[in-house]
Amino acid sequence: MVQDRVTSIEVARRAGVSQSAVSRVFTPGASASPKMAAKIRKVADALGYRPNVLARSLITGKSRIIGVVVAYLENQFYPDALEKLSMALQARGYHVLVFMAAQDAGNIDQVLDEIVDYQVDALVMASVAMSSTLVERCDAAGIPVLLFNRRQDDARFASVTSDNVAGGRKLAEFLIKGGHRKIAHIAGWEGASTQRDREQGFREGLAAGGMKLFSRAVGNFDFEQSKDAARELFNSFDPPDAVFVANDHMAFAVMETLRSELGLRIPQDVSVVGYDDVPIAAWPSFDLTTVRQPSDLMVEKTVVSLLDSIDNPLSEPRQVAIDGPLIIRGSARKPQ
Amino acid sequence: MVQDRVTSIEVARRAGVSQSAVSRVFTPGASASPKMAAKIRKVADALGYRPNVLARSLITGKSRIIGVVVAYLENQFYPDALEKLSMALQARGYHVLVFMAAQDAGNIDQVLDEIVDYQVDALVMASVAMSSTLVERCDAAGIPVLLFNRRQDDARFASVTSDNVAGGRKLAEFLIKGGHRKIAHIAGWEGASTQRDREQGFREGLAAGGMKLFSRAVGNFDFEQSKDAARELFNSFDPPDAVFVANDHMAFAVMETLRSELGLRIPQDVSVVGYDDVPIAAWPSFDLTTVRQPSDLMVEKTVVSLLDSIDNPLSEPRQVAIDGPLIIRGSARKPQ
DNA sequence: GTGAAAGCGCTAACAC
DNA sequence: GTGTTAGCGCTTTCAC
Repeated sequence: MVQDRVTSIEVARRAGVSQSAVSRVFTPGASASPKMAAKIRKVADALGYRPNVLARSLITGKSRIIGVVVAYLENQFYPDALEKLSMALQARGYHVLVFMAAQDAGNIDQVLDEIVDYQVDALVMASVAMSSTLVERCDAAGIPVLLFNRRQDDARFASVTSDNVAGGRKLAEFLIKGGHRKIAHIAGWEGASTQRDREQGFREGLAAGGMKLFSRAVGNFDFEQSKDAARELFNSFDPPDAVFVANDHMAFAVMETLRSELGLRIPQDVSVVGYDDVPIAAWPSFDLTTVRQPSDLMVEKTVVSLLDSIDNPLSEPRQVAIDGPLIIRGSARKPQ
Repeated sequence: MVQDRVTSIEVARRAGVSQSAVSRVFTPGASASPKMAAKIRKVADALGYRPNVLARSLITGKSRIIGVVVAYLENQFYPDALEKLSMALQARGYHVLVFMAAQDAGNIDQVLDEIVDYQVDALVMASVAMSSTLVERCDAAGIPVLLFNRRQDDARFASVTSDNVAGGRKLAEFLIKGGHRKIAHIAGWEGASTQRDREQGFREGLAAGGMKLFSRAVGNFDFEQSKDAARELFNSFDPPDAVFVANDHMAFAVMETLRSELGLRIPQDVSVVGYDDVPIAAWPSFDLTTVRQPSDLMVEKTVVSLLDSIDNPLSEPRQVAIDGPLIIRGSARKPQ
């Protein structure tokens, strides 16, 4: 049966009190006497009354909705982060409105329109880069923006990432100590700060050990393209003896291709390392040496930063980079 | 800089027209003269005006928000479905508000409160069972509910699933034809219709071939528990020669355990089949024979059913079950 | 086709 | 502490 939602006026009428009394009972921080509260709650429960968040938002100017723009849900890192973020916000009375951005990001402007329409209190951009147009618009609309797993040089943006430069360096050091001489890299999408930082750190690490990149291909964070990249690099008279793949998701594609198509053994013939430490990396079939992105911590920092920028609109955006440990497993030859 | 959002009143003032004129220009289906529309649009764009969806919702009673309750994001089937559902709804002017249900489902009642608060136009329950209390409450609140990948005997619920009974039967027939004599099952959570239907179909298929289940354990749709289930079943003097695992996600856990812990070869020593056909099932390391849940079709049916129940509140809820094909790969011995 | 006015359900001053 | 009142920004009659 379809029936109109019960309003505070109806509750007030039945309880013999004013409408504002009802409002106060359901407004956190407002005060009503215990007996008044009890009486109203009783009637409200009987009627199944719940305050209309939308009407409340109209007045307070706060929707308690956080917009989250995501794209690469295929990469397990993101659903995992989304789940954690959603639960953490839920615990604080916020909810997540999902905006899927097509991977090509062509529709991002339209998506932003929709976001503004919904009066979200803040915006999390996960796996998406920000154009300067978007900057202006969010700024103009007064919506705090936080980049998750991406970073922008523009100081107007808060961001939470792992320390990708340090992570890249750790991987290079580890591969060098493992005695590798021909170290390659399969890159993600080069427009992403995540990619640039990891590669920069990796190259720095190689340089510190007196080495440089042996070869390089691009996989664009995409599974199929990463397979192609693997073919390109390893169908060669002089293939690499180690490869750093820009994230675990791509690394799985590379490992599958190396083993099943090219007949290479990991790590006997070639070492593979990734980045993220998604759950699959620990599966025995992959046993992937990688750098962990501490998603629990990243989400926690995200939530704190988000709520701070909502409560305190003048606070400075902070760029947080969290150190992630090297997780040594069996996919890369270890130092003796 | 933080500034107030531009309102229709401000646009009207600057354009020298009434506020209702502005409203009409931005309300789909309302009529305004082309020149009036042009003038207003120009001013609105210059000011960055966008109508406030929340205020609109207050009047129309429609929020254009669909609540989605989801739990097992670890199983790739769900993020994939969520992505598709979100995109399909976005294309129709709706958006997804995510409610994470803790896996134990103890907090589902509180979650429902929050859902009602947000005046969602409809509710999709993915991977979550409905108690009869919840039934009443959604019904009373006039919120259409659709179960995704779950089914309830209660006719008040629309649902979209694959034909799990037929799928289970196909797997049984395939294993029998493959010459297996000792066929086991590792079950998911037994409270789920998905589990019950798959197992029922599977048992029917066995019976039709004159066989019955050789052994059985429970993995509750959980990765770790599924490993335990595999150990339980295969650490035996007389282990099964084939096992149907209730979904792909669990099947990967089982395959990993069988190969790396118990030293069994797949399919030479034991055949493994799953259910869902998530992308990982096609990876060479698993090459899993499974039944495909056609998520594109399931999402499409979901969207159609959802929008129908919103536009037409008196329409009868429908229970849709979509046939899914058997995807034959290499993880199970094939018929000669 | 356009403007004036009412009101969606609620919160937040403001008096008492 | 409680009731009264004035809006939040918008859509939708209703006259013209």
